Amino acid sequence: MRSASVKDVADRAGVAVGTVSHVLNHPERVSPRTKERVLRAIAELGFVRNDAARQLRAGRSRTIGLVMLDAANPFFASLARGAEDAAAEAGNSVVFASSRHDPERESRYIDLFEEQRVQGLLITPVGDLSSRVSELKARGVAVVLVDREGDPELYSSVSVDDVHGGYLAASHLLQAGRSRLAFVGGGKHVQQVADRLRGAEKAVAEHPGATLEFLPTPELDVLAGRSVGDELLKRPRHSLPDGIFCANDLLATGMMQSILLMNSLRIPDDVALIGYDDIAFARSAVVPLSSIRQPAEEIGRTAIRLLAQELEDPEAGREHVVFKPELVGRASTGVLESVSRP
Amino acid sequence: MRSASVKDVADRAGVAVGTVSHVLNHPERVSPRTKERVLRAIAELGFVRNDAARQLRAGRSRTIGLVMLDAANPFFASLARGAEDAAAEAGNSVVFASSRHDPERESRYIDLFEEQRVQGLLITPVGDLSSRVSELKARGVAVVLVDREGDPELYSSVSVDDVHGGYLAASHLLQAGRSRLAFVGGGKHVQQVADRLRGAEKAVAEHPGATLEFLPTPELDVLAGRSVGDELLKRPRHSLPDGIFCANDLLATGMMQSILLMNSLRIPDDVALIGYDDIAFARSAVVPLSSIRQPAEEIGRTAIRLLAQELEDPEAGREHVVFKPELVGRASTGVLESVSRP
DNA sequence: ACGAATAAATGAAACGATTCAAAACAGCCT
DNA sequence: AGGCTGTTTTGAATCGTTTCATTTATTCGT
Repeated sequence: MRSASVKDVADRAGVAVGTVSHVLNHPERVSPRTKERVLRAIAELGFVRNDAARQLRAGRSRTIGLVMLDAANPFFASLARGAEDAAAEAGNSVVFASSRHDPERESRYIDLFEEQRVQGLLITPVGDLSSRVSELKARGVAVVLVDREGDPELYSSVSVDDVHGGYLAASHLLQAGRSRLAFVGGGKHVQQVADRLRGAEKAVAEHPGATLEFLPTPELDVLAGRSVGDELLKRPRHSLPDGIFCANDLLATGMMQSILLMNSLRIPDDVALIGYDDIAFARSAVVPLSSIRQPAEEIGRTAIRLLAQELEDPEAGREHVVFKPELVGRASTGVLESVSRP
Repeated sequence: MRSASVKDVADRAGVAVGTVSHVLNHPERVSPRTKERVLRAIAELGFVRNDAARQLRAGRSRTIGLVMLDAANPFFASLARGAEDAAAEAGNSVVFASSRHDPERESRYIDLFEEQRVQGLLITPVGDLSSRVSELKARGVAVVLVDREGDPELYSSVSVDDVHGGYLAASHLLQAGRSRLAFVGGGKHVQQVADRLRGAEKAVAEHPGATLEFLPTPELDVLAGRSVGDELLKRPRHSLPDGIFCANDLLATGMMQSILLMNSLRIPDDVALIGYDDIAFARSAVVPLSSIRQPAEEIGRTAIRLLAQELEDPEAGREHVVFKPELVGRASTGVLESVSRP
């Protein structure tokens, strides 16, 4: 049981194959009468275009490949959604792949996408830009880097300004009248954590009298936040920070659990707390958590736009968009709920 | 700049196109000398097979379509991962799509997949089985239903036994010595909630003297859990339940927040709490939350297996796999941490 | 009613990989 | 050398769609 082809449709409708194709692709060039006949034949036979044949003829597909680090991460899920929506508006579709931080997996997907002759590739490379990516690029496939930067002459990129995010968070605490700040975060070697800390330092430097201490954590998860919190709360009251900025919302959640369980400090009265990422849980925490939101969907949309630009004019210069994250103020810093765009 | 084709490779290596193809697909049939020459030509030209042409010739693709309800939902993310792994083992790849509960979007993806001549489709239909799915099926495309059941003669399916999950949760509470149980859940019209409640009722019926009350909620999220909790805690102590089963982990999280904030009851000493879904947050809640886990990856793998079966022998009967969820005991029911498989 | 101009329909060629029957080749034995 | 077997290699045919140069049909003005 072979599925129907244009030939079958043409025979059934009593026209030539070219005519069937015209009905599908240039309906204005064919008379209403024949068009109607062809459409009926299509319906009767349940004809569905064979995309492989179209692509072969066209020389390229109507799809765009997206290789993300981890599809289970809500940030990438939103990013993918944005990319998908933007592509759909231009009649293209996005196929997703998740490298799960595994270079080999990444390489497999790149191969797959190249065989599929995707129009272009959006990718957050695992570690350094692998040679597979540069090969691809060298062969003329358009590549846009997502949430990473690379050789600015070669690759367009879309990323987020983590320094600014850190600055926003710390400034927010300072403006809420806090002056003894603490930054809770994993090792400084993680680029994003280091950037956020740097931004916070900048904000503090602008406020004479304000201080910032750095509380390192081994991991970036809830449990790590809780242990830092437990340690912190052993201190005498006067040496406690009155504003805590956690490098992500998971840490902040653990910190909040710790503080609330101890039951001696109130949030935000005694200590204000802000996280980073604005995960879904932040909003419904016991005390709704202030956070820094990355415009994930917007990043996805923009990546598609840059790709489209590059496809249109491969000779033009590369573009580099750096998004500013935004502050989401909630009860944990004494705000009802507000989003302030930069 | 057109990318190299088999013809180009053949010219370069001084052989016929058929030989190049053989090197790629039946290397044992070609002499080591020519093989070596062809491989060098491939490398020099950076030749990459054109998947569209292969598919066209082969009549079908090496991909399987997966339409899920919501890619951002961790359950589906895991399911997708399982499906992907299983497919990769057979040399196939899975392309994902998220209908986001939107029938129109679902329909668009089904069209796309059909045009791409996917080998088969795994789908969790939005609402009732749409006519697009039956059309597809009628045209001979293999379809496996995921997390849903349909006409058992037509569709193979993989689902989870929610009744059993409810039974497990309630039994666990009962075995922990609780007798005044409460079930917290959204409207009974949601199939899954209704099933879980049914399972809980069954468990309670088996324990003489035990009671179960039903506390309805408008939604299934953290805030709903918190308000039910706040209401509940207004009661006099002796009429409080000593074991609470929430229809999902979000509700349970809200309930836990409420109880801990009130600061008069201890978990699990005064009241034991169990959720459903085992989301990542359950493990790192203030008091680690017991829950019922659905074997999402396993479901994905199985769906691929059933699809492969159907592709191999389309005439054979359909298979229906119903997974048993498993209990994950944690501190909120007085367990250190254990997973018991059914 | 005739030719010109426009509109509609035609069908062969092309896209690139795979397959398969046929041809070329190599090795071996008599 | 000739015949035989088995291994390599060849290249035309094929998949289904789109395009484009042609052919055929239609409309209009005079």
